[in-house]
Amino acid sequence: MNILKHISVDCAIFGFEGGELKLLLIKRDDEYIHNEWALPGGNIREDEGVNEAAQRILAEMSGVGDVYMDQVYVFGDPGRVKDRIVTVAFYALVNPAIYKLKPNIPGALEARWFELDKIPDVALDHKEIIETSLRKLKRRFKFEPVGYELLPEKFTLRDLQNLYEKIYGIELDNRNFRKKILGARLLIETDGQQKNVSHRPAKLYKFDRERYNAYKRKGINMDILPAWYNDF
Amino acid sequence: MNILKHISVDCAIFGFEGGELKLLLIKRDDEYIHNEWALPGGNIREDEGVNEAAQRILAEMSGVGDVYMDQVYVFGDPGRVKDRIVTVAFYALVNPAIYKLKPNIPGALEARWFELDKIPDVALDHKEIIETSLRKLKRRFKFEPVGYELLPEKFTLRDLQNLYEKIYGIELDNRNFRKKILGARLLIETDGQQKNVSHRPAKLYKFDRERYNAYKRKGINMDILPAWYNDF
DNA sequence: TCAAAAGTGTTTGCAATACACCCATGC
DNA sequence: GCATGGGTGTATTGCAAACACTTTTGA
Repeated sequence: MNILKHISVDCAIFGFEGGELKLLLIKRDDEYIHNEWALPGGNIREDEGVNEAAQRILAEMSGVGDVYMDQVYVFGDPGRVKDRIVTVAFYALVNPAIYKLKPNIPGALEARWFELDKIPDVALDHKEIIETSLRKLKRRFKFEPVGYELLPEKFTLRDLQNLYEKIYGIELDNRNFRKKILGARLLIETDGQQKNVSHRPAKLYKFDRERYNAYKRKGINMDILPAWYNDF
Repeated sequence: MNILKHISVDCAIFGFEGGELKLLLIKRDDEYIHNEWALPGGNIREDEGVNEAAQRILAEMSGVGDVYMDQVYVFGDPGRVKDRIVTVAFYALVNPAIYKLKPNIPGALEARWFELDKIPDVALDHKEIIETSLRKLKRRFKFEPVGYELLPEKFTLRDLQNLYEKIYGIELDNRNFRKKILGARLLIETDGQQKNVSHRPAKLYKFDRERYNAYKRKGINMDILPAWYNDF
């Protein structure tokens, strides 16, 4: 199957593991990138959509599909790559515990999760793509509760709070945080508990996807519009 | 100069005129569209960036460049057009009074501003592109004061309120609206007044672009994050 | 019994909302 | 003088923010 010349997709894949927000990078060695860390990416086939191409590429590396992905931006200046290539950037949210890296990815020497403040130099304009993706991720989290994409099925409120704190690099008041999260009624209390912790074990929660879907379009209170206006 | 095969740009151009929010459509007759209303669009040249291509195409129709434009989304499913073409959609905000339509645009039989609730059937998947663009426009206005792109240099507070009301299709309380707008200190009172109105003439204001640029990254109050967090 | 994190309520202040009347002008 | 939209102020209320102690468990 032919590919579309002059277009590619690149994916900023975020994961949350060990209390840290991480980004997946690949050490690539191909026509454009020589033994450098870079975002996973690739070409679009003639018979697949742009979004599907991104899903496929992610699946080829992690072995799993149906992942939360979102378009970030199109980078298309001439000169961004040796040949003239316009790339559509995506970001994806995955739980690294589930989405294990595949070994022996063709064209990739190595794959690794990097903590956000330890990202090495990357190829081409991928630094800019990463920064733009992170900005978009922050915005997303500001306006929509997507945290569960990054967490295991069951998690504690502290896990969720840590996630927010890592994404924004700030500390949150845990009373207010719990009030808001529980007040949104997006979590379902399970009968599980933390195990093997040397302190009071936390309750485990899971996301209420149904209620989440209802919330999806809610939007947030703004200066100009009345808060009840949610038609987005 | 060669063009990039398999990629195009399409522009949803919004204007505000006569108290109505309008969209510019072109009656196109070319390889893909036969005598149908459609968004202005075209190919990307090898030596120009994607964003520049969008600016150029807009300039070719209106004769004016340096317009507020923003990427909306990439539409790239196979089958959206006869051949395999991925299109990058943009929206632009222009003041129709300034950006006059050019006659005799190559490949375009006619160009016209349509009120949003009177948009005719459009070619290909342009209906979807228009809807997505409008959604993005609404979001933009919710979080950033870009109204002045659509208004003349000097305007009344009522003009601005009308603009918001048209975009969202709701009515706003004028006392609260004025309080917020003036409170944001984004407007500079000029010494001009409305003329020839058979009622108390309104003061004319202009935007304070400098202060606006400072506000640009402010972001809005959110549920999870403290309101003072603005690092976007 | 100590360490460590989980869990919990109240007060305060600000900002969004709702609401109604006088003002300036043209005709 | 009247019709028309411009322009203004206040009271209420709900929510975000700040804040500290008790509870539960493992070691």
